[in-house]
Parts: sequence; structure tokens; C-alpha cells
Amino acid sequence: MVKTGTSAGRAADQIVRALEGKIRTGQLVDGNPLPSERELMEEFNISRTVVREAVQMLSGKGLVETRPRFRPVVRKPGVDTAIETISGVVGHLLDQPGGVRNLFETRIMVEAALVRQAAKDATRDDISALKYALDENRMAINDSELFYLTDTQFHAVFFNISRNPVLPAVQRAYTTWLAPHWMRMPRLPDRNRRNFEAHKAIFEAILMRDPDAAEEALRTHLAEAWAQVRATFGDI
Amino acid sequence: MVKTGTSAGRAADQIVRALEGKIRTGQLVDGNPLPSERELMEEFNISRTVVREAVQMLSGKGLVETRPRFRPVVRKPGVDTAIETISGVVGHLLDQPGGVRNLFETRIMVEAALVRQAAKDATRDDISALKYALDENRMAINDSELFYLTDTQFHAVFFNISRNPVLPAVQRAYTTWLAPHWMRMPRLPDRNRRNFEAHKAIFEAILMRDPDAAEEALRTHLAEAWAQVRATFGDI
DNA sequence: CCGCCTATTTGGTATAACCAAATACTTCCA
DNA sequence: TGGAAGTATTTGGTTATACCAAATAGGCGG
Repeated sequence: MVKTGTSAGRAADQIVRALEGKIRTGQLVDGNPLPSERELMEEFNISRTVVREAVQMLSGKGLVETRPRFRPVVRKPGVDTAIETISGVVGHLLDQPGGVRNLFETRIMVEAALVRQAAKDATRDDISALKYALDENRMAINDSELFYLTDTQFHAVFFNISRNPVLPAVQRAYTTWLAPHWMRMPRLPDRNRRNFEAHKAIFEAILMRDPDAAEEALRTHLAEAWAQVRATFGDI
Repeated sequence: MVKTGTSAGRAADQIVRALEGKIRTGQLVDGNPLPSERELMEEFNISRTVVREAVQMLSGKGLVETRPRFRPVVRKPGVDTAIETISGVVGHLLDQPGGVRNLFETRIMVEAALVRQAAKDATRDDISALKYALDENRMAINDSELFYLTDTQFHAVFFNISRNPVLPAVQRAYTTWLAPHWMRMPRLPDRNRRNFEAHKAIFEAILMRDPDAAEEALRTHLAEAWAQVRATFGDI
């Protein structure tokens, strides 16, 4: 074919667009493997190099999943895919001074909004989900590893209450990105109990249908958590 | 070199990691061009194929910027880079049923939190920034194109008040992603005036330092905006 | 019918070559 | 001498071919 640099710009992009379309329209089904590189180069009349480039772009966009020696697998993107896509860049952001702080601040903001919402709109089911998570948390006070898990679970409930599939993914992102700064902190039963009490305070404010109190309790809780992080890592 | 498939996994990844490190440590300076592909293949003792693959990966991660026929330019990632990275995937998400709704809901949530914060903590400067944006908005009521701009500007102020660099980027993301569903709506001076009044109501609630009223006004405003979108596009 | 062994497919990498745009260099004229 | 025009070199984009090693498919024998 030897059409070097003709028309408008890069060649792999056309293939990307074509495959992207096939994924969107369902011609390429989620979970199925992509056609082999040799097939694709025939189908589009291009060299294997370009095919590989296109596949790689799709991989970067999260539309296919490539394992070292396997056929690429089509993956219709969900919210998690989106978040996974930026994880790399976020890693760099967190390296910058104040990066962690900025991220954590947005988390406080979002979760504050969520507990307000919970205080206002939580259904009976939401309440019992919260209560269950809280009980699990209490019972794990003496097992710091388990406490961390149940802690995360408790907070996760708020991100689920909204019934908006974006938010749970956001929470997973927060926990993933902040985990390195969180898990290496000294975790003692004493501290666990204190955190549990904070959770309990939030829960009770929600029971009372008091958004202001709930937000206040949440902010206090997370501010303290931040203080712990600061105490462990210094200025970051 | 011909060391095919040795050790753990793909070879381009090593180059990516190496270059990634050089970018982070500043050996490769932001804004400067990357070494040429031929140089890199000597430096790392790899084929040009692999070099190109690596560069492309970096491009996918947003660490370098590649224009069709130019040297790749190093780009230390900022928040905007991160958001740009997921834009592709988000495009797919918005295609799914309810995708736009879900995204818009999170925007309402975030901005509601921001106006609350503004009502509580806005400085004199913040207030005057808001007032300025509001005035600009009022004067554009008869110019729908300009009104859209000033509308966006007004909302942007809230995302700036926090002094957290993540939030303005988030706002840019929201406007970018939702713009297609927003700009094609019928825009009449009548409607503009109505939106301006909504902005004014929010502003006044902030002046009164009344978070609840501010949030309420914001939610009403955005709910109406959503209703307009629905009326234009049907169920999405 | 199941397990082992071989043949083929398929992704990963290398090499060589070519094109066209971009850049560097030289030359020539005012 | 300075700048413009023209030429040579660099450099990214692409094709083609070949080889390796892992993964899968196929066949063979127990």
C-alpha cells in the first residue's frame, strides 16, 4: 500500500476509530478477543506495525486489555476503566508537593456532601447497611488489619447510597490512590477505637436526620485522619 | 540485540519506566523535545520499533505530547493532563444510557458542596469575583453566545474559590464533556434572563452567608438546566 | 476417552529500507 | 555583511520481512 503520510495525518488513528466504532456498536463484543494482528492488517490493508500501534492506542484508552502474550480482549469501558486510565498520571500528581493534600481535600468535600445527602435521604435499607458496616467496624477494633477493611467499607456505604454508579468508582479510586499514605501509619487498637467512635458519631447524626451534625462529624473525623497522615509523613 | 521475550514481560515498559523516571527527576525537562528515536534506540540498545512503542505509551499516559511530524515534547503531567487522559473513555461512558445523567448528578453534588463552602468561607475577593462574573453574565443576556461563556465563567468562580487546583480542572472537564448536550439547546434571551436570575439568587444567598439557601438555589438552577436538556434530547 | 507430544498460530522484537515533512546548512546575491 | 533562496541532512511515519518464544490447536497413542 505504501501510502506514506498521505491525506490528513496519522494512519493508526483511522484503525482506532474503526475499531472503536465496532466496539461501540457491538460488532466487537465485550470479553471477546480482538482479531489477530495478521487478520487486521489484511482487513485494513496496513502493515502490522500500524496494527500494533492502533491496538496499543486502544489499550491506552482502556478499550482493550492486553496481557503480555495473549490476544487483546475487547473491553467496553465502564467507570472503573476510566479511573484506571488516569491512575498512572495521578501517581505523578501525588508526587508533587501538596498533591496528596489536594486530593484528600476533594475527598473530604465529596464525602461531606454525601453524608449530608445521607442524613436527608437515607432509606431504611441505607440505614441498616450503615449499621451493619458500623457493627463490623466495632468488632474489628482489636484487629488493625481487619479494622482498615471495615473502615473502608463503612465509608463506602456513603458512596453507594446515591445509587450513582460513578461514585463508588470514585471511592475506589480514592482508597487506591491514598492507600500508600494510609496503610503505613501506625495502627493501634486505641486509635481504631477513636476512629470507630467517629464513625459512630456520623452514623448517629444521620439517624437524627441532622445534615449539619453529620457533615461536622465527618469533617472532624477526616481532619483527624489527615493530621495522623501529617504526623507520620511530615509535610506532603 | 535480539533478546526476544526474555525476563518479565514486554520490553517497551522498561524504556517507559526509565523515561518516566527521567521526567520525574527533571533529567528530561518539561517542554523540551525527547531525544530522537534513533538516539533512544542506541541509548537503550533496542530497535526503533520498541522505541516508538514506548514513546506512544508515554503519549498515552500524557507524559509526552506528539504532533504528527514533530519531535515528541516532554510534558510533566498536571491535573488537566490527567483529565484529558480519560476524556476518551468518558466519551464512551456518556453514550451509555443514563451516562449523561450520572455525570451531571455528580456535578450537581460537587457544585452544591462548593456553593455551601462559598457561603461559609468566601473572602471579600471571592465575593467581588462572583459579582464581576454575575455582572458580565447580566450584560450578555441578549447575546446567547456570550451568555453561555459568562454562564460558564460564573460557575467557574465556585470551582476556584477552594484554592484547590484539582477543582478548576474538574470544572473544565464537566463543561467539556457536557458541552455537546448543552450548546445545541435553544438559547433565547428569555431563557438567558431566567438563568441569570438563578445565578443572582445563588449570589445573594452567598452574600447572606446562608449555605442552605445557596445550595437550594444552585440545585434548583441545575435541576432546571437538566429539565431543559431532557426536553431537548429526550431520555438520555 | 484422556493425556502427551508435535504443528501452527500469534504476539514481541529486530533489521533494513523508503517517503515526506522539518530542520540545519550552504551558497549566492543584494 | 546580511538575509534570502536552495540544498543536504535529520527525523518521524510506514512498509516489508524474518525470527523467537509462548500459547493454542491438532493428532497420536495408550
